Amino acid sequence: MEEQKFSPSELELQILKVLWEAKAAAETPLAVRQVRERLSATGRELAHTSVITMLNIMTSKKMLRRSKRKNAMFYSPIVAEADVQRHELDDVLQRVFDGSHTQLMLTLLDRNDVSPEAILEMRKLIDQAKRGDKQ
Amino acid sequence: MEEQKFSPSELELQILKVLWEAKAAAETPLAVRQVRERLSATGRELAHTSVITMLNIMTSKKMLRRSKRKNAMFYSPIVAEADVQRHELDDVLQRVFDGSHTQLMLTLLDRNDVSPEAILEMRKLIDQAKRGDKQ
DNA sequence: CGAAACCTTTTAATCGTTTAGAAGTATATC
DNA sequence: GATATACTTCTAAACGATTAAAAGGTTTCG
Repeated sequence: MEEQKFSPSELELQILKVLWEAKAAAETPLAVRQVRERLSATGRELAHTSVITMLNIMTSKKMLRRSKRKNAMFYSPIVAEADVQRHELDDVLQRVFDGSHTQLMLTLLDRNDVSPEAILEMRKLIDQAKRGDKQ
Repeated sequence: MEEQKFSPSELELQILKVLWEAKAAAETPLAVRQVRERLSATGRELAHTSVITMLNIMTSKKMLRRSKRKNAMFYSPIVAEADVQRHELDDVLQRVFDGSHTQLMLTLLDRNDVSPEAILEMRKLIDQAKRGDKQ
């Protein structure tokens, strides 16, 4: 049990989000206590030991890096948010849409909550893609 | 345990795909034997009883309709493929992309396997969405 | 120092998904 | 009618994800 870094379970994803945000704010690594508090802030109430268990499991799966500061353990993410997003989207694309980008796209647009601004933004993205821009 | 028709597990989705295809070819309902053969054709080898178990579970979850023909049971899908696609995409959109349509879109385009044809097709879809067309 | 606070590892229970054997019932066949 | 065939229900094992209690080690501080 040592690979596939990009398929976090639901709780694992929530924990990764906490750590990604912390990292963006240059606060990583985080202590268990901090992770627990931030999960709690998103509505996920867990016992301290449950958080530890998850963090250690994620560490053994190579999603996180674990380090010792004083007597406590600290954790920071190894996998990048963009990689997980790419992997998850790809998963849905294959599993649910049989690899059809346009069918996925169509389903995305066929919603009543896509704002006109978002649509304009998407169009811009499309045009860039057409030109072959890759930042 | 009686609701949420739109979150099939992995195996449930594979079975739904078999039944959706059969339905498109006006072959539904299917017998267990047929479902089993078609799953096998996609690489999923299961014992006959395993298929029965899954089909019955899916029936109790209201994903399928079960009927009796002679002495055997036949199954057909209740949930529509488009509904599952919508639900699954929505799930990823919220869980992974925090509801950002454009971020999802960007990730979709930022792949090396999106053909120019698909991009043109997407652009067409966007333009239609902008005009507010809903078929 | 000894108690309180804080942190960890170990162990395990629970739950959903997947898998299938055992046993039972009906149908077909010799 | 007995046997093979086909199909079902019942029961449960195995596995991953989640949850947390129990037990034990450090640090802090009055």
